[in-house]
Amino acid sequence: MSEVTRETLSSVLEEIALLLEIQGENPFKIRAYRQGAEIVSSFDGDIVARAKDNDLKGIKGIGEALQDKLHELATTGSLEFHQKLRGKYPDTFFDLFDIEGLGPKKIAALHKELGIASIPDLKAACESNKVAGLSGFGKKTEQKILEAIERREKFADRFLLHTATAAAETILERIRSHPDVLRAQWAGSLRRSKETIGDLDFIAATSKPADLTAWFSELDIVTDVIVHGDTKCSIRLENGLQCDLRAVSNEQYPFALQYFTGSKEHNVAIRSRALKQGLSLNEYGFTAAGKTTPHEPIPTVHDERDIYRTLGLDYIEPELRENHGEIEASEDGSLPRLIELENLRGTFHNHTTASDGVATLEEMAEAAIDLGLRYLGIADHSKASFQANGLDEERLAKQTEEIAEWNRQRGDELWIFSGTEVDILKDGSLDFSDDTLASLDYCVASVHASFTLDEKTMTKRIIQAMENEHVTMLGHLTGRLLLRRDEYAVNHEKIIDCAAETRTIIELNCNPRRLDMDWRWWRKARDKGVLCSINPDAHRPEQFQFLRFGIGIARKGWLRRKDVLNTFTLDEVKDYLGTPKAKRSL
DNA sequence: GCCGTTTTCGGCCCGACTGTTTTCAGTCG
Repeated sequence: MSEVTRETLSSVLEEIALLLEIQGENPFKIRAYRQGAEIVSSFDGDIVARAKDNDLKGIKGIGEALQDKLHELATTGSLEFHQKLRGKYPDTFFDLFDIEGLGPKKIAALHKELGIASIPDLKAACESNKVAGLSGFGKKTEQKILEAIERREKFADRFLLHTATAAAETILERIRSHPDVLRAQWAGSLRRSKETIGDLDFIAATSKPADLTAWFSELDIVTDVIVHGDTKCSIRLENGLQCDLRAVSNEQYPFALQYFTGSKEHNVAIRSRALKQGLSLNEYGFTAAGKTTPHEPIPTVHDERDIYRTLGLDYIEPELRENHGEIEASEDGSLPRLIELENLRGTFHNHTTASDGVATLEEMAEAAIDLGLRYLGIADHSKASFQANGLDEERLAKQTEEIAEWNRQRGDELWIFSGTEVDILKDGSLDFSDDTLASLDYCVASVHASFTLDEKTMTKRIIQAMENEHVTMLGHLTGRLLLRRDEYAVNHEKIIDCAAETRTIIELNCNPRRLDMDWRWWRKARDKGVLCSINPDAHRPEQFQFLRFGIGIARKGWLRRKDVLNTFTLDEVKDYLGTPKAKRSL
C-alpha cells in the first residue's frame, strides 16, 4: 500500500462528492463531503496521523461519518464506500467535470445513455451527432460541448497573476471611463490575490445596467460572448480568459463587490453570521431573515466596510477572505495590519548579465532607482547552474568588486548588496565554500536540480543548507512553476521550524510563475518568528514590477510590515546582515 | 452529512442565464 497523504484523504472525499452528485444525492450531503475535503487539505496539523489514531473528534465539519471514513482510509489505504461508488467509472471519467457547461446531471445522462466515460468518448459522440438526440440535450448543447473540448485543448484553464492583472487593468479602465458608470472594481480571485486566476469578475455601479452589458458584449477585445443578459455579461478574450461583468445599482454595489470577491467559503461563513443577527445577506443587500425581524433598522450601506461593521466585524481585507480564521480574528479585533507596496525599500535576489539576466548591473541599478528603491540585492547563479551561466569564484569576486565600486560612487542613491544564489547540491552541500560565501553581504540558497528526491531526503538536503552560517535566505522553497511544473516533495513544517531555529529567512519569490513559498504557509511561519524577504527574482528590469504580486501574496499570508526584511531601512538591513546569524532576531 | 446558548430535527444561499422546452431543468458563480 502506498503512503497515505493529506492529498489522498482530501481527493478521495472530493471524488466521493462528485460521485454523489452524479447519483443525484442530497446536495447538502455532497457539500459536507466537499467541505470535508477542504478542511482536510487546509488542516493546521498532522491530519493523517490524527486520522490513523482515530483522533478527529472536535474538528468542525468532520462529523462521525467522516471521522470513520478518514480513519479507514488512513489505516488501510482505501475506503470501501468510495470503491463501491466508483464501481465502473474509469479515471478518465472525472475529466468530464472540466468541460464547461457539463454538470453532474448531464454527465450522468451521457454516461447512462451513451456509455461516455472520457473526453475522447464525448468528442466522438458529439461528432457523430449522438448527443443532440438525448433528452435535455440539443444541437446547441452539442456544439458548445465541442467548443469547450477544443478550448480545453488550446488554453490553460487558469492564468498567471500578471497575465490576468494586465488584462484586468485595461478592461477596468474602459469600464470606469464609461459615462454611465459611477464606480467599478474587479472582484473574484484576482482581488483576493490568489496565485492563479480562473476568470475575471468586474462589478460596475450604473443606473443603466442593460445598456452597460450590451456595450460590454461589443468591446473590440471580445472574441466570444458566453452569456449576455440585462445585468450580467460574460465574454472571452483572445487568450481564452473569461471576463464577467455584473451591472448593479449604486446601492447594490458594495454588496455585489463583497459577494463576488468571495471566497465562497468566506461568504458562507459571513452569511450564516448575518442570519444569526436576523439578517439575510445576498449580492443585492441585507433583508430581514425569515420570521425574525432585526432588533434595529437595517443600516444604510455605502461601502464594504459598512457590511462588515453591520455584522460587528472589523473590515476584512480581500486577500484574507478565505475562511482561514479571518472572521474570528476580525471579531476579536486581532486582524493584522497588512504590509503594503509602499513599505518596500529594496529587494534581494535579482540577476544580471553575469549569469542569466538580460540587463547589466548598472541597468538593473538604474531601474531600481527609477522605482524609488533605496537598496538592491544582486544574487546571480553559482557555477553548478551551468545552464544559467552560473558564476565561478573568480567571476563572483569580480562582480563583488564592481558592486563595491558602485557603492563608492553612488551608494548614497542606491546601495547594492553583493550576494549569490548558490545552488544547494544534491547532497545538501553548497556550490561555494564557506570562505567564498563569507566574502559576500548575503546569500540566497536554492535547489535547481535533482527535483525527484523523496520528501525526507529533500527536506534533509534543504535543512542542511539552512544550517550554514552564511545562508541568509532560502530561495523558492518548492521549485514549483505554476501551471507548468509541480512542486517537489518537501516538508514545509520542518523547513519552517528549521528557519525559525537557524534564523534563516524564507524567500517569497514573487515571480508570478512561482509565488513560492505558498501563501498558505506564511501565517504559520510568521507566528514562529520566521522573517520573509519578498524577492522578484528579476532577470530584467521590468520584472521589478513583480514586487506587487509578492505584496499581494504576503498580504494573503497575513504578513505585516515588520515580518518582511525588505521593508527595513538601509541601516537596519546593514545591521541585520552584519549580525551573526544565530543572534539575528525580528 | 453536519450542526446547535433559540434547535438532537430541520435547516443548510439563491439569482441570472441558457437551451430545451412550451413552463422549467441544469449550470454557474
